Amino acid sequence: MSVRVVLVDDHPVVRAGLSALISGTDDLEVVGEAHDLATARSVVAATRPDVVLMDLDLGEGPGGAAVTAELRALDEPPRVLVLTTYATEADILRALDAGASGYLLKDAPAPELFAGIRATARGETVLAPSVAATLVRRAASPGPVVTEREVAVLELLAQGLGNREMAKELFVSEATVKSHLSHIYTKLGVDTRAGAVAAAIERRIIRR
Amino acid sequence: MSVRVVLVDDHPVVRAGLSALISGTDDLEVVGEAHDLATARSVVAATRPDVVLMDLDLGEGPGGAAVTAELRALDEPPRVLVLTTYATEADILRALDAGASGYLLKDAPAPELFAGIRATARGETVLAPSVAATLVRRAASPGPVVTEREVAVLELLAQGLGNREMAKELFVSEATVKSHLSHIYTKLGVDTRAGAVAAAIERRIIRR
DNA sequence: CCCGGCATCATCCGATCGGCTATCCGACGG
DNA sequence: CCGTCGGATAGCCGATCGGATGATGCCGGG
Repeated sequence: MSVRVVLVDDHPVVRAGLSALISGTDDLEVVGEAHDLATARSVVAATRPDVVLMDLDLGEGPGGAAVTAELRALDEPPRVLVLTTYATEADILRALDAGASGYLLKDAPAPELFAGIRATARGETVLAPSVAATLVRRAASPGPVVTEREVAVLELLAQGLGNREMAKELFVSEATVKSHLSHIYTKLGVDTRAGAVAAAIERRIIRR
Repeated sequence: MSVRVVLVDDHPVVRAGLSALISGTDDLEVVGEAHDLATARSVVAATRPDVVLMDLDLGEGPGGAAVTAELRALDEPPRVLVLTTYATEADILRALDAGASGYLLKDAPAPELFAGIRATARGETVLAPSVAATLVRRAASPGPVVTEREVAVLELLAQGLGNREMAKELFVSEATVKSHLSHIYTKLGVDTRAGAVAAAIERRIIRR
């Protein structure tokens, strides 16, 4: 009774690698692969896997978090184990919020990956050490944490948008954007837009 | 007489994937793997491969470009084919400057990858279409490169300094700072300070 | 020898930003 | 039921920015 796994990753090389690694075990089995949302939907529906290994960066189209959310909305949803390269606070929160059961990094050694898949199949939550650290830091610090909305502002800010443009993009008024910015400055300990972008990238709140 | 290949990538998954893919051919052969500079050095010395498949982002420590440069400095250097995820202009230039014979992206289909390895072994130069396009675009335009002074401004800018403060720091007038900023905006294709910081970090003009 | 790129500086002015104060609302928890 | 928090909104005002325009001096390549 092996654990049935579906791979979702836009890189053929990575899918082949995971396939090769997993085929070397006797209790894990790859039953399907997908490179985008549409394919993932149909493959999961057809194969009903125990665990979906999900990359967050799928190139064009919806990202892994969106795919995760959609898969988790199914009747008997598969457990989703995120396996990706980056781990900004925003990435992690978005993925877990979408219903992922775990979050591992691609530089994990194979045995750890296997253990993670098995644990996920059993319903446990697995987190890479650095991801756990990020979550702990976030939980432990009584300190200021940027809110979801503020992250959105930061992402637009990094694209060089002005307040008016951000407001339009976020469907709020310019006053609201300024309010968010003020909070961001306080929380990041800066007092300019440029400084906020640098600090946000530094702390991996956003990525480039 | 098969082509002997060494893999350099910090992700076990990717190495396994490439290994699996390459073992499916009858004229290519993986003779070694490495995940960092030190390992790459000894593995290449021991196996003397025809081609090294090089990832640029090796996590901690020296990047793939540095490893490439070091390998190319050997007596009978192997040809190096870069195989990576991202392809910013800076990445490409650094890699080619370090002596890489080609630059492919990880989302390339397997047959293309195999063809690239064979071509590299023959001494040809292989470039992914998007990489070629980037180089062409650059060659076509007498490309703007940020000057030393402009980099200095960018670094201060990323610290959130205002024009007056930058001027004081650089021992120039505020007008000069503004002049530099204007040039920076033009060269980076942005029109705000925040955008300039993001673009500069993205292109690795400044480091965080 | 002249041109172009780089660095420097100046002035002007409209647009934008940043800081401040204040209000309102829904959600969550004590 | 009340306090707190995230989020949205408003107005005000001085400081700053961004763009336009123009000028000077130096240096290196054609």
